[in-house]
This record gives sequence, structure tokens and C-alpha cells, in this order.
Amino acid sequence: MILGELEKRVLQYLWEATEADAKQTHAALTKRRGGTLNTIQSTLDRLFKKDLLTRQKQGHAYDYRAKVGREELIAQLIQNVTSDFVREGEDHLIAAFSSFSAGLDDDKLSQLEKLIQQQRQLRSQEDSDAN
Amino acid sequence: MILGELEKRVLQYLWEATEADAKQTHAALTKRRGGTLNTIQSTLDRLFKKDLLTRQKQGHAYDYRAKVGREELIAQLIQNVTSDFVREGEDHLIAAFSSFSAGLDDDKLSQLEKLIQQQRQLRSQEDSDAN
DNA sequence: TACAAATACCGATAGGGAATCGGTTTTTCT
DNA sequence: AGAAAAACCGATTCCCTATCGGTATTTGTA
Repeated sequence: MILGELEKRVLQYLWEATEADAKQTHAALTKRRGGTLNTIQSTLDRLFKKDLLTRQKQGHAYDYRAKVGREELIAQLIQNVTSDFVREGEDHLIAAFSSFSAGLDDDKLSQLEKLIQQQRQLRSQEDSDAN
Repeated sequence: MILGELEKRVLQYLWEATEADAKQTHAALTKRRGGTLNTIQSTLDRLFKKDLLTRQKQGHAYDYRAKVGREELIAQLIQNVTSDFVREGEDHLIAAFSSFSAGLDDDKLSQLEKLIQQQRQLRSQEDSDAN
């Protein structure tokens, strides 16, 4: 899936705003870049059709919300752009790591290890929560 | 940077073949999908202009070689697709990890840790090699 | 409930990149 | 120099984003 420039901005805005209709979105984005309300409406609609947004009628306008968070989107995009090159049975992240590792300094490596630890802890907590 | 379907296939082929001219590439790819030699030439040229291939005249034809390896390309693509969403000071891989971690099982986490260790070892070796 | 305002929806256009291919110009080998 | 092989150029089609104008709906309200 490809995201256009405007689509990205709208998405970012919705992550901040939590919820907004076309008018608000237009108001927020039009300051830096011209464009009519219609343009924003189309863009919101396109994002909605891409299943990246949720909408709900509120008064006479749709209120849109991001359906995917920033990290989830990043994950999606990476899988997308990567999938043609990831070998059978190979994980996307593993592939990504292999790709980046040469460019990582010791600090980053440690940072990653910490994140892994955190992730593990998070899980054992969830496990005990479940009981 | 966006890669088209044919561009990806050509790239993959060049990773296998190490080196090939348009004719060979065409011969290799045309079996599964029609298309003329010209199409392949254009594609090779496009990849070359994208700085993904190297070429060198050999006899009357250019011999092309991939300029980036699979993992390097993956890294590039990830950075590309990700950069608009990665926060200031945040690393792409860290962001990627955060995005994926929820979907990783224990095995994958361990696998990653091992990779990190390997990377560390690789470095200390290089260090001692340098002395 | 009928009307006016606010939106949604439809459709058209422009612009950019990939994929394709025909045809012409260059290059190269003999 | 001449034939054959490639490179190069240009045109076309297709798909997707960005933009808007104009019309059809919907909604709040007098």
C-alpha cells in the first residue's frame, strides 16, 4: 500500500486529534498548504477505503478516527515493502534487523536488548493477569 | 523509492546471477511472463538510474550488477517507507521493533537476542583484526 | 414539514511513475 | 564499410494521488 503526502499528513493529524471531521481536518491542514475542503474529504475517504480510518456520522458530518496506530502502521508498511524480499520462513523483523545491524552502534544494540527484555516482562505480566 | 513488480523480479534475478545483460535477463524472466527485450532494457535502465544497479559495457551490451544487496535494499526500503513516521531522534529499527514486537513470539525474541550477540561478537573480532 | 445550510458523493482532470513496445540511432565485431 | 546487436528515444496504457466543481443528500430548525 502506498500513502501519498497528503494522506500521511491527515493520518498524523488524526493521531493527535483522536477524532475529527473533514472540516476540522481541513482547518488544521490548510494553513500550511492550500486546498479545498473537498480535497480533504476525498483524502479521508481514500484512507477510509484503505481501512486506515474509522468513521461515524455525528450530526451531519462523519467523524473520522485512525483505525491503526502509528506503530501498527509502520509495521504494516514494512511488511508491505519488504514482503517480496523476505525469504520463506524468515521473519520480517529478523530480516530488518539483519539489514540494519551493520549500521547500529553498541548503544542501539543495548537499546534493542532492553526492548526485548521489556517485551518479555510485559508478557509474563499478561500471563499472570490472565490467571 | 517505489519498486514496480518487474523491477523487483529483475533485481532478484541479478542477485542470483551476479551479473547479466539485458538479453540474459530477458531470457531468464520471459519464461514466466511475456514481454520483449525492450521492456527489460527499460527496466534495467530504470533500476540503474535509481542507483540500484551498476553497468559496464562488455562486448556490445551492458553487463548489469546489483549495486545493493538484498538486506541493504530492505534497509533502504524500510527507511523510506518509515521516515515520515519516525519521530525525531528515534531510530528506524527501534521504531520497527516497537511496531513488530507485539507480534513476536518467544522464539523470535530469542532469535533476535542471538543476532544481537552475534553482531557484538563480529565487532570485537573486527576490532582485534584491526590491531 | 418544508427550507436552507452543511456534507457527502460523483465525476473529471492533471500529474507522476511503471510497464510496454516500435522505430531509429549508435556501437561493435568482422 | 556493412551487417548485426544494443542502446536510446518517444509514445501509449495503466494505476494511483491530488484537486475541484457541481449535484444529490442529509440534517437541524423555523
